[in-house]
Amino acid sequence: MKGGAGLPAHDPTDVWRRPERSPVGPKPEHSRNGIATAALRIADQEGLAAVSIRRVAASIGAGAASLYRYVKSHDELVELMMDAVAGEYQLEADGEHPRGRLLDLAHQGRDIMHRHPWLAPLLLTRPSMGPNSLRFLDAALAALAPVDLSGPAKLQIVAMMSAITSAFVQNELASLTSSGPDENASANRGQYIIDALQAGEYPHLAAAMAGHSATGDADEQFTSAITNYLTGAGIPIQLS
Amino acid sequence: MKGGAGLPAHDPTDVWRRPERSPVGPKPEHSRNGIATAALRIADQEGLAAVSIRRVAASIGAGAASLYRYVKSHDELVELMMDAVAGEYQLEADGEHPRGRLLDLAHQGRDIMHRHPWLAPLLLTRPSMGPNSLRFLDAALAALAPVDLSGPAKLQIVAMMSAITSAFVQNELASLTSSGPDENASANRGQYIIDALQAGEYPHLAAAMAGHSATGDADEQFTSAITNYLTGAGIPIQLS
DNA sequence: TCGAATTGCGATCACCGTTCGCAATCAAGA
DNA sequence: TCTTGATTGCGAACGGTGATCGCAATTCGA
Repeated sequence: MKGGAGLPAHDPTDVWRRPERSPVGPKPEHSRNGIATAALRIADQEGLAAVSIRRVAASIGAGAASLYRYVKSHDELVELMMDAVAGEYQLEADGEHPRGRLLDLAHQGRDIMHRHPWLAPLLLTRPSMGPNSLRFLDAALAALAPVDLSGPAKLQIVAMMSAITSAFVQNELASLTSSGPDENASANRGQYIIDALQAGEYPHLAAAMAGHSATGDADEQFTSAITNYLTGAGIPIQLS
Repeated sequence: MKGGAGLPAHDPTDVWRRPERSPVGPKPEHSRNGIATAALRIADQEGLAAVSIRRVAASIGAGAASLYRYVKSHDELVELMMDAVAGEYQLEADGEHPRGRLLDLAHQGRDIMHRHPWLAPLLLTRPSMGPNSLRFLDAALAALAPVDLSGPAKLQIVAMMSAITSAFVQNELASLTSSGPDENASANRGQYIIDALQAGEYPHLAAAMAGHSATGDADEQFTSAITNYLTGAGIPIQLS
């Protein structure tokens, strides 16, 4: 009935519910995992923008259209990538109290985003719902088990913690890049602000940027940002 | 020496430092502001993806290439849009205490992001540094003036508050869309998760989602999320 | 062995951001 | 007043993108 539409007949629209290979037909020359890995390498080295269908296909020696046998769309490829890196979490639960456990997960998240600089923006933008991501979510909720809060409230807390982590890392990465070797762009970029500050507009901004940044360790800053939030959210140091 | 490269001779690479019109030559038929407004309308109605150079140009009755006389790139157009909506803040400072003032700004931000659903992802992803955005930043710092913290620490707090706001709104918008009239997509989207939950993986996730969402008002939830963070960050109710 | 389903993929479509070159326009200087 | 030179508007084009189509080749179950 249908022409060569792209995907096999078993396509329940959801990547994770779709079997990778059907019992009939020639055996695929590639795999979802291999494709995700190739895409990941490209993203790590050249940024997310370099991850195009054609580029990924070429990097595994396949034709562009062939990728659509494994992946329904470019977005789905990105989903695969996100879940792949979510697999880097170490989720073994030691006997720590909730706050320490969550803090550990947050730090792991920060490390992962440092390894894969393209991740932070994505996490802030779209939810990742693959098996590895769900495993992470479950682990975070497990850490919150002894805390007396409603289920939705706990979900909210985990979501916020992840968001804060992503936002923090994004700031880190942005400032790292702007102090890089690309003098021109970043210099010009801030020129307007400098002018405006000297012109006397934004007095409070000027004052805030004048204060020396005696904050020291970025690690410490991150820890206190997360701790701040958890404290406000009512996560105690010892389990209540 | 140069062909028709695009922009006029006065192009200090920064939109905000570049004069809109030069004293010589024919008077422009459009304006930066008009273009931003047109782009904004398109984004509000059809989403950010619909804001292409060609589309915006057509909507104001101009040729595609003409837009580059006003804007150096698509990214710059987006910058214009972001700063335009940043102008919707009401920044008059009444005599409130820091916490109340910040909370008001956060609520205004949330309202703005509701009016312009494309905004939240952008704010989380790239900083906006136009005059209106800087005015907002300055107002937030003004609210923090009576608080005894270093300048950078205050900047950090404002950045985090904005990030939390954007993340919260993003969650709101995502759940609104998924419970919309588009039954198929959202149903299929969650199907995998439902299956996995019933299969017994992710027990804590299952438990958390089973608890009824007695949280009530989203407004209230938002207030407490922000308040939580501010409390943890050491912003008192009354000025210290 | 045969049929049905699947794979790989070249060609193609409809876009996208961006650049080029040129005619038309306008303000200032001669 | 006329000329000059920078600036505007823009059709055409370039290289790239995601996605679809149709077909030959492959493979497994019946």
